[in-house]
Amino acid sequence: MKDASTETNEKKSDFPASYLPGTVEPAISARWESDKVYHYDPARPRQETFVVDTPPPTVSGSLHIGHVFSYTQTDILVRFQRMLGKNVFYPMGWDDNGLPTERRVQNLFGVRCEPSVPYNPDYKPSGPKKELKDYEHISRRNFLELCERQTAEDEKVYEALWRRLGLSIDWRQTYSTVGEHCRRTSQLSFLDLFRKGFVYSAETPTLWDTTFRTAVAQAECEDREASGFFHDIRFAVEGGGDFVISTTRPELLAACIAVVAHPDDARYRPLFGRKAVTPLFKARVPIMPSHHADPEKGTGIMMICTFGDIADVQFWRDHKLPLRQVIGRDGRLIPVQFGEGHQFDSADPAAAAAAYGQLAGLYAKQARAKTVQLLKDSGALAGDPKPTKQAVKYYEKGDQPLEFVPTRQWYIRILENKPALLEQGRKVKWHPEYMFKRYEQWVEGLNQDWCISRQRYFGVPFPVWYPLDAEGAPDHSSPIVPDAARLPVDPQTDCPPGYTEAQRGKPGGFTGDHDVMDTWATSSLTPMVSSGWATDKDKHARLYPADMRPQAHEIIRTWAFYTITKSWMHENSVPWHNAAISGWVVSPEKGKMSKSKGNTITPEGLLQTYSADALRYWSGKAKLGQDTVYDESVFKVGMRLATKIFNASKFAIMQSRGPAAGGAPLGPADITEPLDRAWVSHLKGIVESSRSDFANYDYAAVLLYVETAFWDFCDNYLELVKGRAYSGSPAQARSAAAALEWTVGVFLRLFAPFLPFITEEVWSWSFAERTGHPSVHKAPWPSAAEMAPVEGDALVLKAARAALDAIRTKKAGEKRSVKWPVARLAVECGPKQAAALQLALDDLFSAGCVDKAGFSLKETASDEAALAAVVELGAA
RNA sequence: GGGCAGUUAGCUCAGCGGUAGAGCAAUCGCCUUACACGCGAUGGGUCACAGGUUCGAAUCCUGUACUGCCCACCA
Repeated sequence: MKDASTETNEKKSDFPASYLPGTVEPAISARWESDKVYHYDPARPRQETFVVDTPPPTVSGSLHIGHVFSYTQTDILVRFQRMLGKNVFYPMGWDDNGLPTERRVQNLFGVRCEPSVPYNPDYKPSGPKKELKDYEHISRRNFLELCERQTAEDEKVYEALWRRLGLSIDWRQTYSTVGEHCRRTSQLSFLDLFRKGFVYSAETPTLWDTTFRTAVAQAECEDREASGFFHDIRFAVEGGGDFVISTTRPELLAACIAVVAHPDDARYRPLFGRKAVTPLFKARVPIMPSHHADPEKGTGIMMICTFGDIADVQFWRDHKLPLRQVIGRDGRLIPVQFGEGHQFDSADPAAAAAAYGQLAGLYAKQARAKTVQLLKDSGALAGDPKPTKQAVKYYEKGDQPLEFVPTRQWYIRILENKPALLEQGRKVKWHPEYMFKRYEQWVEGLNQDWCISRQRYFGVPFPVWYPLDAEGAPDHSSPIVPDAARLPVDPQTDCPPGYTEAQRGKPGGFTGDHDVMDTWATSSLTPMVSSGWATDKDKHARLYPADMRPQAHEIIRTWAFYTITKSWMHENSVPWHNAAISGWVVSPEKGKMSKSKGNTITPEGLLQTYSADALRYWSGKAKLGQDTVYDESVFKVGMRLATKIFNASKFAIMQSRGPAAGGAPLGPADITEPLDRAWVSHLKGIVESSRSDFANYDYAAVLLYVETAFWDFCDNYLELVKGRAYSGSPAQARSAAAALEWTVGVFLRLFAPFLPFITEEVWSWSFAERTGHPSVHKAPWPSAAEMAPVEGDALVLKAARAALDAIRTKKAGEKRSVKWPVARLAVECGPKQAAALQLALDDLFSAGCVDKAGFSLKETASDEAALAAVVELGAA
């Protein structure tokens, strides 16, 4: 390595002698901040603006490598837009709403929220607990305070990481999904939908998580494979006869309201219209035809219960059958009464009550075993249980199966608006295009309206109160809503219009809605949150709809869909024009990396080891939508690229300042040598395609060929002209120096979106002053027009390279150094190639250490054949 | 069961109608006045399989098999 003192003796040597990843970043970050490089300028018009609807990451722990991956891809696209001259609006939100935060706070501080506990202003959490029974029960307000405190802490850590990664966010534009602004926006959204009739409340069976004791939406469910048993149960037929039903959920026997078989099923057709009698409970239930009964499954006849699945709900609703709910909100069987005057019919109420008495209070799973036992004892079990695999619905964050429990919830009308929502989705440009299919299929498959209420605490409350009647019962049919001007409100502490606080909970008074909104009810408003829809009409007009929504594909059904829904309902508009869907990071074993699998990687250490640019390089190599294998060897390649940019740029800039330049600034007019012109015109082609590919969101293609071109530049063109730059004639040296300088200026800009740190560092050595653009990130994207006057013949470069390759191959074969002299070089090629080669001979001789006297050139008749060369090495 | 992607060198991927490509890894060399955190060279593939269209297919069409993901009212 070169002695550092040599460097310091160089005139104007204001750049470091060597590149150490990680050393330049802090200073560059600080400069970006102080120079306001990423600030949005509200004074500029909408058409010059590029608005990003950034995904607010869930603040519940730590960011992982998947976040780095997808947020970097967004940043790459954003940086390109900024260099096109766009006024970029790139905010950051924090999703600190909802269950993940609640769970984190519960575990971290060993607390549970208990709304009946009074507020303690001096409360100090005592820390995590081992046993569930040791958890402290604290008031709602204390709990919310802990949530806020914790999320504020986490947000600081997240921001620091984003800055370190070099995300070009305008840090003045941040929001938190439980902050006042989001609460106001969410509540205003609710009021608007309420007024337009898009939202309604209903007491109806809804997907219910018995652990969290809250309603959940269809989008938050997932199927999990579970093993269960088919139990064959004998039902009697009223007036004689019997049949056997196969069920996996015998504990719902008491909830049976009908049995159904396929209308064409000859076995059961004679029974339609008659009544079956359930074992144990002796309920008389209708035997009905239904197309959804599959003659091939089980015995071909099945129970309809309230409620085993969504089909039961449908059937119950369509046929207006009685409600026999047995599963309670906590997942246990609730007490019920049988016989005359009750929903639970029975031919023998005393026996039914005796049987059910052994089940009430048990959890569904326990009740299942007990029911089977009772059936066995009573002789109604026909044969042994048969094992089976089944798909069971779970809340994605839960660990108990979901049940359908009738409760009062708020819903948004999705089902009747499917056609409009599909149409809205079509108006968005999806990247990659096939991701629209996901959206389309999800919308088409929806079978429930969107349930937006949750029986939780840390979330946005519904701005709703209900009048209480003379008995103190709430009148849900006449909800009271506040003026928009009053928002945000908390119906637990604020008073509805026309009432006084003294009337809270009193007959003839009022009560506040206890529920909070689903996280997605707020998240679906992100483009409106950051545009100021609820607070600033002018700003909203300038920032809405957004230009780009970056997100992952698994939340197309939630975040993308809900956002499109709300934008349509509120503004009759799409929320954004482009959806950029990033892929996942998968482990080398091809599994998804996730916390639950314990194979997540935290980015801090990687940033330390490889540098931000290296991680960004890896992210930029992957196309949108494409899952990517976690592979540290790619980080190393990225790091090498950054180092190479440093070194090659150093060389080029030294030439542009050295004797070759002759002390005057270099420009296109100085590029006179045919080889230099050939290189410049080659690079112009790359510059042109980069613009269109990037505009098409295909940044990965750009990185691929820019990187290839750059290594080609270093290894071939630069090697060819190096000698001339050092010791050519003044005009020839000047031509090389001008081409080198321009090339580096172009590469720095082409790489800037991917490797913002190293490019900014190198830019600052010379180009910042030369171009009048202090930051490379606000310099204009390179254009062919910059170099319009420079035209060249690509064949010059190609011929010189071919000859040089032959020399290199020869030397490597002879195990000689690159500097080994070539005594004889006999080239044979067509006339055009020969003419081209003639124009770069001096460069070739210099780079290959060829003895001029030993060179011969023989022209063949046609240019079809490739250039051939015979090389003979000299003596040392 | 429906849908969407994918299957190209040991690994990660590009190419998407005209003679099989890159990086990494492997092997052999080279201290060369930007860089040894470097440079040069070499080996390595019936482009999953089967049909079809075409003068010509990794590339287009049809089917099959795997892989991954998304979805689904399997009682």
